[in-house]
Amino acid sequence: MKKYESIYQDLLTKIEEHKIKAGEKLPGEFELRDYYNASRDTIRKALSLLSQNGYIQKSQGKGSIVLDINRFNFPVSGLTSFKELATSIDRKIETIVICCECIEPDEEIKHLLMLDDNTKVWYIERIRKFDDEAVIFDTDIVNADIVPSLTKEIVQNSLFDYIENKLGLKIGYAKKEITCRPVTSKDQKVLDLKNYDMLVNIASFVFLEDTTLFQYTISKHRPDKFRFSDFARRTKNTL
Amino acid sequence: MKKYESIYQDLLTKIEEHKIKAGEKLPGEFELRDYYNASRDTIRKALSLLSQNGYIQKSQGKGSIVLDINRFNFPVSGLTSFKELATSIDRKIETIVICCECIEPDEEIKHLLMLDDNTKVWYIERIRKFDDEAVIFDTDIVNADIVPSLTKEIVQNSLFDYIENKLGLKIGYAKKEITCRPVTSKDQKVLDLKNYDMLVNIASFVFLEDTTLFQYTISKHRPDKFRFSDFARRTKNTL
DNA sequence: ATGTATTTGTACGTATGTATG
DNA sequence: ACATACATACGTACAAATACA
Repeated sequence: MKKYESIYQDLLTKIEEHKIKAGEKLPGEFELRDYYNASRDTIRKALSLLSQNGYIQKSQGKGSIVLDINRFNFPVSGLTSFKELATSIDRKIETIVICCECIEPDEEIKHLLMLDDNTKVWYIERIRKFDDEAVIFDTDIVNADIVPSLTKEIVQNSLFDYIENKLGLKIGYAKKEITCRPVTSKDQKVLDLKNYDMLVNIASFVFLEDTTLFQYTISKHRPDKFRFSDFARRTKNTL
Repeated sequence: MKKYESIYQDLLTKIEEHKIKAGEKLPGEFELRDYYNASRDTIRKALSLLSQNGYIQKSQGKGSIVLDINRFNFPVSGLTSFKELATSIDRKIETIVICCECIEPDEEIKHLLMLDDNTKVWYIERIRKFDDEAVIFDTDIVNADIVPSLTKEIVQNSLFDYIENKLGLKIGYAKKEITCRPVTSKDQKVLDLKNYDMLVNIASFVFLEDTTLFQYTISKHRPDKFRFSDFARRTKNTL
């Protein structure tokens, strides 16, 4: 592990175990440098990570203050897959794969994923059940040139895990858009909708580190089960 | 302006004016160092900002590639006020202040803002109109010990602007949560709701740089007018 | 109100590690 | 094996904001 990462981890553990309490000041950068036998630069990288992830607030001339993490439960933000998210919740969770097939894309998909004429795509539909209620409907379109083979078992488990750890591809970034949409007849068929007539619609384009677009996902959530938490700094300059 | 900021700005301008096109590589860090007469560290800070804000993708051993900004319209994410957001949209926009008064907080608010017994709060209700339709309903609760005086004119304009530029307070960060809620009779009274029976509910706690909580805001959006865009990196380590 | 010490921020330099092609 | 490019780590000096005597 990188040195600044291990220092980050160590400080994070101390914060999470309340060895350093919320509201208290961290030791200064020079003090930490001596404590960890590191350079100030390395310390600053560790503090920068803590700041970015909402664990501390730095301010010039004063020092770094530990923030209260538990005041609200924390970021589901960022680029996490359903599998990663699921482990952090203490509910009964189940994934049902409706379909997973390699097809010829229609014009709309071809345009969205910027595909040429002989590229196929994986078309994946999955239902997420929380406590035996079908509340999330995910549709993934994956470029089959980049992910050549998929099985029900793989998408049943975790698509991201397979892409990163089995195929060795590096996922770089994603652009997401959250909106609301009226339910369709398809939604009605696969989800337990109660009387809701709208769904929260999360559309994402996922890119590899080399900037190739390889996946488009639509995740539809029943409104009462949707929650998005975010931590935002006023100035993003946590350099 | 800081040197790394001016380099960031210069590169950003070149990207936005397509002097460097999407998909192209930026010059290497050493080349940029010579070009800008800076140190490599300074260049890396500038590139780091570009990366954080979704303008480039760095990758070790390869270089930095310019991303396509215009492919989808860009982050409304982060900590921006309505006023700041409004200027970036080309619609007719109007703010109507329903009320702005200094009151004794009830128990719930006292608890949310962690107030002691003799602290008052500003209670502000505002309606946002897009193209003459009332589609957003904002309620702000502001600690009156921190913001002692407010007027209709101030909140009509921009609350954040007043707090930062007139009072000289430094806003540090915010925690937000987006959920969906059924409409209330109050919502029905102040908004043009058509037939919608749900609203998108954005609750935020806003903190100063010294970590004091000073504002709680609920922003309710009519579902068809709600849109949240996000840019997320797989690994946030843009150090 | 002033100066001094403290703390974080910026800038520069150098060396070495790691991934890519 | 080699060159290239970014990543990590060490160091120094000074600037800017803050706290306090």
